Amino acid sequence: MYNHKRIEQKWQKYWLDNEIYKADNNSDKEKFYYLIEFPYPSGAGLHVGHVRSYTALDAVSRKKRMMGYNVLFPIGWDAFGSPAEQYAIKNHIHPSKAVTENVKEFKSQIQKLGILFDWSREFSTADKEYYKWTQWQFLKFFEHGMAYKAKKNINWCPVCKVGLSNEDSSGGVCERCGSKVVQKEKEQWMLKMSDYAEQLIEGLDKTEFQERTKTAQINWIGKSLGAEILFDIKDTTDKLKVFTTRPDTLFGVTFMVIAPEHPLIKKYEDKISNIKEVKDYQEFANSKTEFERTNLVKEKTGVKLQGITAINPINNTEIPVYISDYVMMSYGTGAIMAVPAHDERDYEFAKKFNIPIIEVLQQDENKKTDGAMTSDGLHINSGFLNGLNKEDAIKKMIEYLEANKIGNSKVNYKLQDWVFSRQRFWGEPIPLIHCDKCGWVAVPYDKLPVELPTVTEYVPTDDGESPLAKIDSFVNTTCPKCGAPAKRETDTMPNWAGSSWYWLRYMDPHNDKEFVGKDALNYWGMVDYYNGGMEHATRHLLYARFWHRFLYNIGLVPTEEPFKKRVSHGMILGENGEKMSKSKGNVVNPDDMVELYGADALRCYEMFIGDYEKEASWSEAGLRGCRKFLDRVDRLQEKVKDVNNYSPNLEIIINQTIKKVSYDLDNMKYNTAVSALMILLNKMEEQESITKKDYITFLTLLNPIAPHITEELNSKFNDIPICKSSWPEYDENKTKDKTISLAVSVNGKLRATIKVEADTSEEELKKLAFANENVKKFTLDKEIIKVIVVPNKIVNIVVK
RNA sequence: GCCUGUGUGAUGGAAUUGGUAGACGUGCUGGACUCAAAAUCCAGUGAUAGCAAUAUCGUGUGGGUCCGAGUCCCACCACAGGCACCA
Repeated sequence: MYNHKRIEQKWQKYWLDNEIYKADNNSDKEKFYYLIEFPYPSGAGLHVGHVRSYTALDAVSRKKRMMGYNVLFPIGWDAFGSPAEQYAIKNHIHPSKAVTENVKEFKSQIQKLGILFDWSREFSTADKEYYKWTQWQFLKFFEHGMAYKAKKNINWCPVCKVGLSNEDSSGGVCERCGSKVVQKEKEQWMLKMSDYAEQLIEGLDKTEFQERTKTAQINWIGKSLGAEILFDIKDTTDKLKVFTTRPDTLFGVTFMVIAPEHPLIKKYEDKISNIKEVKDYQEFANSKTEFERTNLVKEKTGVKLQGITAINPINNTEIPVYISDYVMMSYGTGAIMAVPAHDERDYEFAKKFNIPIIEVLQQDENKKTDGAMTSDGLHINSGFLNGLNKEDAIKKMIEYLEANKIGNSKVNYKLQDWVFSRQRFWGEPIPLIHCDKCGWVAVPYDKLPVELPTVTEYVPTDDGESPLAKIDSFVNTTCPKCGAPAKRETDTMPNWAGSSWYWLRYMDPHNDKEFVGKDALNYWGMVDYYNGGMEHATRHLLYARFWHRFLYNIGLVPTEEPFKKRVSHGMILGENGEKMSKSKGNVVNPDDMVELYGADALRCYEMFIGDYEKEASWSEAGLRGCRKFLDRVDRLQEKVKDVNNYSPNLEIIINQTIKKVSYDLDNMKYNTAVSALMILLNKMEEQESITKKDYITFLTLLNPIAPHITEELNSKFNDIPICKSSWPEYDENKTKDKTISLAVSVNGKLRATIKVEADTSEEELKKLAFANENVKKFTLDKEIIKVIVVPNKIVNIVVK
């Protein structure tokens, strides 16, 4: 057993002293940019899940460096956020203090693992040198009309008197105090992300994300093709506009539904005879939280608008209008035409309110006895559409609508604008000032950053404003335009803001003139590999792509998309197969594992644990197995003879292993890379002796995964450390075995395996196959129909 | 409900993309070394039958294509993740 503590300390110091980790901004070499999602420095410290992804990218960046690339592999800290804020309120300290302590702990844990992040580029999103530029970029959005203020409902805990994120209010209950969350209307800053829906879909073509990531994003954006149709409102000059994906069913409309918040109600208050009932319903709908509205209540509710009647433009039929919360103001036009015969929701509503149902599509054979028929079918009761299928009927209807100016084709997206305000203090202040005369005015660029005050007492307000609103010295200022007294915006940016451009800052982290220098942007270009959790496949990744695309559109960055490849590591579960959590008592602390088995063994195990992209259960026995493997590598040094060639016995398998490990590391197949090295080790142990070159090559191949012990062993035979030498190359001609075990099957069933020389002719293989005793048993008195020969693989004899 | 994945020994997982299923690791069994244990080393380990050679079965289930299917096609079942009254 080697002493891992001594060896690991020694080499970690060597790498730091020699700045092996450093990326160079003025290099002639080809660049490669690896990125991990920067961690939130929580008090809980590093998780074995962090170790998995950090090791994976550390391994490939070590390999790429040996291959002569200028590798950028940076880290920073996503330091704003509510846990640090809670902690600060409770303990009356400034959150930056808690963050600093946690960062120190994280950093030391990471360094003990031998991960070579470029520490010269480290920063935190809460550094004012960084958030200055976050604010600067926000002002670019503001300047280009991409930021606006709007009333939005937020989740509100009436007991804690605080706005909650959807995550903190899941189940309709406040995560902290358990009381019922209600909706509260607040003015919020919004970014016009919905304008970018199409660009965010198209941009995916320029990336190499996995299919599952792409589809998650496409679903989230939710593009749908359809039409807008105008319905006259009887006895008025107004029209009611609806969006539908099935304009072909217009002849089947028997009622309409508008969202409870639809402006039409306010406008025709006087015409609506049951206005009291309507208003009660509006209030009822508004009191529901997002959770109740989407998850609990499936039974349709609603109220008919007495006195309001719409006219179907296709046949001038009078149509009743209802309000119901199954129609959302935020999607489409906030109004629908209901076709109960062919839409499940409309059907339920019609049943409940006894509304007639008109079928306009022929039923297929397997029609349901109860419910709407939503599949395709030939049109009936539909005038000029009769006999057409769905596709043709939609086309024809849209032509008709456009010709008669009662509608048009239309694309809609589910993607909404980004609510960019938080009523919190531990975030980037939004750099805007409100002046009674001039309205919202940007803080001048040369006055950035708008710094967070350094007080340590934060008093929550009663009305849901940010605690910053109580700090007069922060709030009161003068208007940059007219000089009159004015007030600062007290909302801060969401946690997603700082993480929406951090990969750009890594390219040029100390620039105090620009958010990133042009040369750095052009040199580093796109992130080549971006590793992160599947849980960020929609939100963070969409925000980041949106932000970057905006910067591109206004000419600040050279690429449309920020990330070329996205890879996601699977979660590491506890030994019992459940998610690690304190309450389940199955949390594994990486520090303990490093202490007991060493960083190399931990790294090696986490790479070997299974398919990198899939989740895997922790097994300490498996970790011990990897330590055993490294101990065997250590013991192998006793067999080394001072020879500078490969052993003849090992030459082929070494060439095969170089090829395999190179391919596997490039393709994130770490588990099979480790396995290939184990196979090679087994082979080497069988030998009487091995050569120096055999051993050094083996150590170099293992080095990206287990860097410390391999450097130590290498140093006994080689003056050049592995981190300064180059990645081994293989000779394709020497990767082919000389003898092959050939499978012989009869009617597809394996009957024998025979040893043959590589590239034996087909004729010869046939002969050898038929000569085998066991094969004879199955072929002798049978009729041979045909013989299939796949050279170097298999001979299959078909008999009758 | 829709979308995306995944189902392989006791167990984590391999399988060069249609060509010898179970590599490699863990666990287990037996043996060597030891007074004994640990560590280490050697052998075995999908199921059934057989002393054995070998045979039959076997990659969630049922069908299909093919000389040949874990891999391709159809139907279904289970689990995981994402979206969800989105018109």
